[in-house]
Amino acid sequence: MSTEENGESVTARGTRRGKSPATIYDIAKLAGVNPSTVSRALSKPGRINVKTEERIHAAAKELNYRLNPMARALPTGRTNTLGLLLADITNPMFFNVVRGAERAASLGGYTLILAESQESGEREAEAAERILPSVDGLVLVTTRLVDQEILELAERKPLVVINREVDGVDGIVPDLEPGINQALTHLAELGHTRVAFLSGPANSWMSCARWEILLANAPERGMSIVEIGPGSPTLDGGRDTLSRVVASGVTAVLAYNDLMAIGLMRAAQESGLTVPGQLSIVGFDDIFGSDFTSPQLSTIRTPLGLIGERAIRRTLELIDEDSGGVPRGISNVPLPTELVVRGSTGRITD
Amino acid sequence: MSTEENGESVTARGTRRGKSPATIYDIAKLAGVNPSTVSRALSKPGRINVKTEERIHAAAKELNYRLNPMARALPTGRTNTLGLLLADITNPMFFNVVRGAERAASLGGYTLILAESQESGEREAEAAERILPSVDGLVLVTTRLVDQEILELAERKPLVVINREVDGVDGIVPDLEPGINQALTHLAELGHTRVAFLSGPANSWMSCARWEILLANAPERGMSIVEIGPGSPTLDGGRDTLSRVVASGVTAVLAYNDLMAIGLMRAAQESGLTVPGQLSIVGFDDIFGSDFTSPQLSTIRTPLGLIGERAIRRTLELIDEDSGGVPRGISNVPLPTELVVRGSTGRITD
DNA sequence: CGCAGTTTGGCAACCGGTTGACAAAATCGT
DNA sequence: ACGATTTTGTCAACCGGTTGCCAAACTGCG
Repeated sequence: MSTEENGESVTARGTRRGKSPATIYDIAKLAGVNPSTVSRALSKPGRINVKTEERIHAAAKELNYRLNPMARALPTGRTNTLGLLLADITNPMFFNVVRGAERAASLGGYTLILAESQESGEREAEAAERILPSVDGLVLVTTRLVDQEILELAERKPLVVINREVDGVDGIVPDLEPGINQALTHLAELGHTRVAFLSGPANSWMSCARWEILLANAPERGMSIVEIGPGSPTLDGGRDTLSRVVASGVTAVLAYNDLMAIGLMRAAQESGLTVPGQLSIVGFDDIFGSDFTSPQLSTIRTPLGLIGERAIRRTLELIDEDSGGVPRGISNVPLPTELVVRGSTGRITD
Repeated sequence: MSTEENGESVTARGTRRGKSPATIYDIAKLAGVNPSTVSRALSKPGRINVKTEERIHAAAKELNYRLNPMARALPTGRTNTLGLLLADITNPMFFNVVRGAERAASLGGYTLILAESQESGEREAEAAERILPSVDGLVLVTTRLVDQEILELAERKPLVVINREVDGVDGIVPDLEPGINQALTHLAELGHTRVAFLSGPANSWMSCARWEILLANAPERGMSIVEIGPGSPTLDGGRDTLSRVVASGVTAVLAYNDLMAIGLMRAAQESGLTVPGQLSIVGFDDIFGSDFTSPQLSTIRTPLGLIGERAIRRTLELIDEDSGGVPRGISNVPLPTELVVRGSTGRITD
């Protein structure tokens, strides 16, 4: 009619791909209304006459219309995207966190952006900086950032941290007590009186937290407890503690995580020690593969999937509050850890 | 000067967050130039007078300017984001793929969006539809979609599939021959003449491919081979094949993947069979945890990290070509599989 | 039938960049 | 010194939605 029919315009993008996707303007033309009416029909149900709304929906379907998220994000400032920042994608601890997060996000109509810091605080800050502009909120999983950096991020966008507690920032942390107490009781019942804790990285908030609870609860069961570490939270990290474990004279070990537990178990078996005959081992987290070993690993399960889910839900709440929603109290269903008894714990038989 | 100083405008978003981020307009005002000049200075190095460019960069730094990706995406149509669509995040096979992909993407200045289809073709199509508008390209990892759907997606955006071959679509697939031949030779040298293949899901392209290569190469080594399956690619799927494996009279088994191999190994051991004394088992992929078992699993390693990396790089190439770049030949470094001999294979000792 | 009150839909500005066209300024050749 | 050429920066339109404001149309009611 006016300038051009826009049939097969050779303009700009879509160089060799099929026609560029339909816009609300196309719909408007087809339905004979104003673009703004289309926008309202599509995003404000009820604002528009039912009859017109139907017509618009029909046109939209006919043109196979998809809303352009960028175009919406620009004026509204909301991207419907959440960022998940992990220390190390290949650490199995994260698998379930990611899955839980993905579920919660997609349930809420949000998309997940993933970034990895490769265990480096610097790279993490960089990654956060990079994705921050395109997300509505951010979840940090076992972050390597210092409190100050975390606070600064939290000031810019809704932010939730997993496995860490920072004053003034929402943190999702499992309830460590139940699992640890069950483990302690379990070991006590098996007759162990001297146990060790294999601690993780020196700067790990989680490792400290676990150690402190052990420290607070072991004595009342008549058990002595020693810390061995800090160590790298890996198979080798666990393996390397063997000599110190043997030297310490303990009969049972709780490890910072399953990887260390498995590493220690392997080293022990290779050196002729039987598990659990001569040494009982308890892991932490119940990661994928912790039941592959012989004996299968007894471990304190962390509800990682739930944690991921909760973190996202909390982030969504924060976003909501930010845009004027009621600051409804955080859903405080507990996230208890729990002992999973398998084969790596038992009485001393030797 | 003119209308308002825009100092602390209470407008719109940023309800309780600090000042909204600086824009090129702020920079322009500060540097005393036109916004478009700022845009050029920032994205077209050299187009602008060095002196001015410096001034602009200084202003940008002072205001702590971050480019708004949405705003850029709108006119250019490029989001600098890539989508990765997985069947199941918790399948350890994907860990390394994701990591490789993340690396390649962030190296190329791209961000990764993650989506999961939960092993359902329908959910996968839905997820693809959802993220397609916000990505420049898409990578499908062991997709559950049918060829037709894949082609349709490929027509809309640059697309690469992993572990599948579809006519007219770029696929990244490891070179299965080397690993399989090494495994066959290894088993032959150990004296095995009757082997079985535990196949995966009936509709798995990868399972078929593996089976066909086995079929083509076993006879010439004087080995007979039978297929047992199809089965679910899980621990239980492997476990369930035990009776058929025993009944078949084979002395060695190659499984579709490590999970099935481990499941079978466990079932065998529980029923009193020794591995590898009475039954040799070879897995596929070398996933995380495949060395946790006793004996550790011999397996054909797939270079998953490389595959993820390659898939992203290829996607980036496609994007490049689409926007007029030279269709430079796909980098064809092979992705060979390789046998990793551990403890689950040996001579029949019984 | 007339008037207040409510729907309904259009207009236009805006989000924050990008880019083609063009004019002013600087550079060059002779 | 002057016209031709190149460099540099401005103008304005555009990407595809959203939304405040307003007027037209419709409703209800006395």
